[in-house]
Formats: sequence, C-alpha cells, structure tokens
Amino acid sequence: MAKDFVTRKENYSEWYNELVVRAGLAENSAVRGCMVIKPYGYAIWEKIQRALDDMFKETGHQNAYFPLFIPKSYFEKEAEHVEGFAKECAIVTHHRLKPKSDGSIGLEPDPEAKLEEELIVRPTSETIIWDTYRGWIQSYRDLPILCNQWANVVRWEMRTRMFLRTAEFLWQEGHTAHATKEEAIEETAKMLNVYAFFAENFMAMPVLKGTKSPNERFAGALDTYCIEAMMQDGKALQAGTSHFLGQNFAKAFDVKFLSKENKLEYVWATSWGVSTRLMGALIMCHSDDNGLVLPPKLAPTQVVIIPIYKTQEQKEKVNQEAQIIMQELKQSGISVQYDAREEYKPGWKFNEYEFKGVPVRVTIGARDLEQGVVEIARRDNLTKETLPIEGISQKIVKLLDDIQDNLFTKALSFREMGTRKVDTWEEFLVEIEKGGFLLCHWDGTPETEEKIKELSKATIRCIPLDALEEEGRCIFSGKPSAKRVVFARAY
RNA sequence: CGGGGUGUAGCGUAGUCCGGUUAUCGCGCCAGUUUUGGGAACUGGAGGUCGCAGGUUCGAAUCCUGCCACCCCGACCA
Repeated sequence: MAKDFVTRKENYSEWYNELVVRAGLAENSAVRGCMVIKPYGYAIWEKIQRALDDMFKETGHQNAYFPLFIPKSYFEKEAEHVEGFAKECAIVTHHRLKPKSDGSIGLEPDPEAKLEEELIVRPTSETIIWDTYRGWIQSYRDLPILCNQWANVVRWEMRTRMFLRTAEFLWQEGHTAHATKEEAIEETAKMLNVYAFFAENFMAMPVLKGTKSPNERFAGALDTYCIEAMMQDGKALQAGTSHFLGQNFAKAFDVKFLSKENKLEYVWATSWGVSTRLMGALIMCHSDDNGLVLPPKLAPTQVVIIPIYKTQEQKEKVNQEAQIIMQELKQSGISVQYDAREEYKPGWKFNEYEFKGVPVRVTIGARDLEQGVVEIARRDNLTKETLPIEGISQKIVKLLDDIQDNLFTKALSFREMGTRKVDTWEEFLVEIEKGGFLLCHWDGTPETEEKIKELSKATIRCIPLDALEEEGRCIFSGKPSAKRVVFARAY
C-alpha cells in the first residue's frame, strides 16, 4: 500500500480526495468550490476531449462557441428551465470597480457602472443558443444544425467535491436542431450511444443506458437519456446525459422553419453533454489503495521506463537500451516516458508511477541487460514478469490492450455482483444500505419516487432501455408495474 | 442557511486549560558525502505577520471582544 494513504475501506471519500491531490490531478483553489486542474489531470481530460471530439465529428457535428454571459431575460423564457437553474446562478451586475467610497483600502463596484440588464454566467447554454439559432433557421433546408461547444459553465453548488461537483466545471454541450420529432429523438439516442461507447471502450467503465424518471429529468426536457455507472463504493454516478427537448426551446425563442409543404413549424431540439465529472468517474471506477489506475487509452503516459545501474559504464549501456526500446514503442504509437532522474532512487520511482496510475512500467537494470531481458510490471493487477528484450515492444502493445480489457471486465463483474433484484420494501431498506443497484418495480409516479427518496436516500438512476417487460408490483405502493427500474444512492 | 469543528513554516502537527528565555517535532526543501533491483543514510542549512483587528498585561500563540476563512454533517445538484 502507498505510504500514509488511507484505504478505500477505511474512508472512501477521504481516499478519493487524497488520491486526486496526491496523484497531481487537481487541487483546491482560493475560490470556494472551484479547483485547479493540474497538468497531469488536464492531460487526461485532453485525451477524453480528443476521443469524444473525434466521435462528434464522425457523427457530423461541428464545434462552435457561444458567450459565457447570458442576458437574464433569455433565461426567463423557458419556465421549467428557469425553475431548474435559477437557484444556482452567478450574476454579473456591474462592469467597473472603483476605490472604496469610504476612503478605506480596496475596491467596490462603481454604482455608475451598473448593467442595464444583468448577465447570468451560463449554467448551460440552451437559451443563448436557441436565441441564436432563430437567426440561422428559416427553412427545412437549414436543418439539421449539429453544433457542439467545449466550454466552462458555472453552477453555484452548496457542497462541492473535486471533479464530481465543482462550482465551475468544463464540459461539452451539443445542441442540435431538427425538422422532425423522429429525427431529434434519433439524434438523442445516437449521442447517448456515443457516450456509452466512449465510457466502455476508452474509460473501460461499463454503463447502463436508460431514461430518467420525471423527477430526475433535465429542466426543460421532454426526455432525458443517461448513462449510469457504479463506483467502487456501490454508489451510482451519472456519467453523461442526452436530452430530447421537444419544441420547448423553439417555442420559447420563436424558432420556426418553413417545411417542404410550405408550413411554418417549430424546430425540434436536442442537447447532450459530458463534463469533467468523467474524471471523477474514471478515478472511482478503477483506482485502488496504491493510487490511481488509468486505462491505457486515456493514460497520458502509457509506459514508463526506469533505469537501474551502479557504475558509469552500466549507466551508459542501460541508457542506450532504453533509447532503443523507447523508439520502438513510440513508433507503435505508445506514449512513453524515460525517467532517468538521478535524484530519486528506483524504488521511489516505482511508487510514484504506481500512484499516478501509469499502466506499464519497464525496468531496465544492468543485471537484466547481461541476460537480454527487462522487467515488465502492470499497474492493473500489480504483477511483474521478466521478458526478453527481443520483441518487447510488440509484447507491450499487446499488454496495453490486455490491461484495457481487464479493467473493463473487472469493473463489469463488480457491477454485476452489486446489482440485484429486490421485491419487497423491507428488503429494499436492508439492501440499499449495502450499496449497489437495486432492480425494482415502480408504479411510475413521481410521488412514489419522492417518498422512496425521502425514506431511503435512493433515487431512480434510470429506466434501462433494455428493461424486460415483466409484470410486477411497485416496491413501495404495491400498484402494478410493467418493468423494473434501477434504484441506487448516487453522487 | 441551521448544527459541530479547525486556523501555528510548502504539508502534517506540539504548545493554548494554568500567560514568562530564542515557538516543538516529522515530512518536504537547499548543500555536501556515501548510496541506487520496492518510498536511502548521515552531517550541515534555509524557512514563521502563531487566521485578521482591537483590548487586558511589565510581558500574549496562550486570556477577553469582534471579524474572517476553511472543513465536516443536513437542505440543493451534472
């Protein structure tokens, strides 16, 4: 175990906080609720961005950028949307500071510079985007519009945790406009699938695809689709959402188009997003009591090479061999780092890279070279083996794939073990304490979900898209239900 | 916004009840020597408005008053 590092079992949330800081991912900033994402953490985010952005382009989307500030009046136009976000908005009221009027040291807003209309720092961009789209759309020929933006947003949260919930966070938000309801729904589903594919194939994190219950739906959406993952403490984490917005925003912002039949109709909308919260998901899905564990596809450094030598002559030989292996790996598209620093001992480096979650470590020692071998250690299961240098780069390429697969398999079996059917309320109250996902019948009413939340702190994470039709009775009310939904405590 | 807690070096802390030399210890940092196959050892060194502002006192990290910040627990949430 890493030195002075709390275990998951001892205190899961402390383990998480410590890990984020000690692995160099992020730290708290001077501003309450806001974090500094450090270079190592940001490098992971950049890999996430790159992979997703490629997929967005692949599915026909283009990036654009909309303003950080939203006029308050825009915000007021969609009733449910206001209702959902008003409580957590940062507001800009002035555009100038002046020395304090009482003569004391410091600055205060200049009353002369009060804004005519106050500006909201975007908590999400639907309103300004739909106000803009109105000008872009006249006929069906202007549709669909498939835009995405990478941006920061602000939601003034009461309680924050690094990556999982911060007052400011980074994300992407896709906003699309369509001529028909069917096409918009298809887009919503398509992007949900992109998210699910990314989560499973890049993050090695299995996710459930489903829709949200009315209580958990995005403010202003007709339907919210989501991917839900299970963390190692058994809690659920919403990792991405895709919303079918119907014509709500088109109506609020008067966005109409002339159809082929020459009829004026409201445009159909979707929006979808994932945020730096994915970083939290990634951390909590795979990491262990020795620190971070990263899937090879998102690790900034996939392979680290550590030299061991005593004499100057040995050092040169080891360096030489390391350069060759490094070149081979680079040619195979592997990101590799050679840590030849002399101020740290090899043992220290082993622990350091282990804590940072580097998937594969190659140790090249003077003794190894005499036998033409190197030591390969994998982070996911902490095993080591000694392999011939001959053909080592191909072996490592293969090993990285194995690690990626193993992480997914491990996470999947963890989730499966933590998922069970529950049919009575008594059993529910006992089982929910143990964590994990509970598959239960629900009568479909917000009142029942609300009551269950109040009594157990569990919510409906999603109504799985692939839920089987099955006659049953609601776990709480006993009323008839046609399928099981997923209950869990959530982040 | 309620309830609880904490502010002493980059980090973690002792000292605070009961005021009194130069504010303790560990990690980290700097220099040097020996080391290097799982977090090296020794020697020397640098680093402090004791959260802020007042007050009591010959004397305040310590006592009093006010303020500020942060953390934890609840209500809200991607």
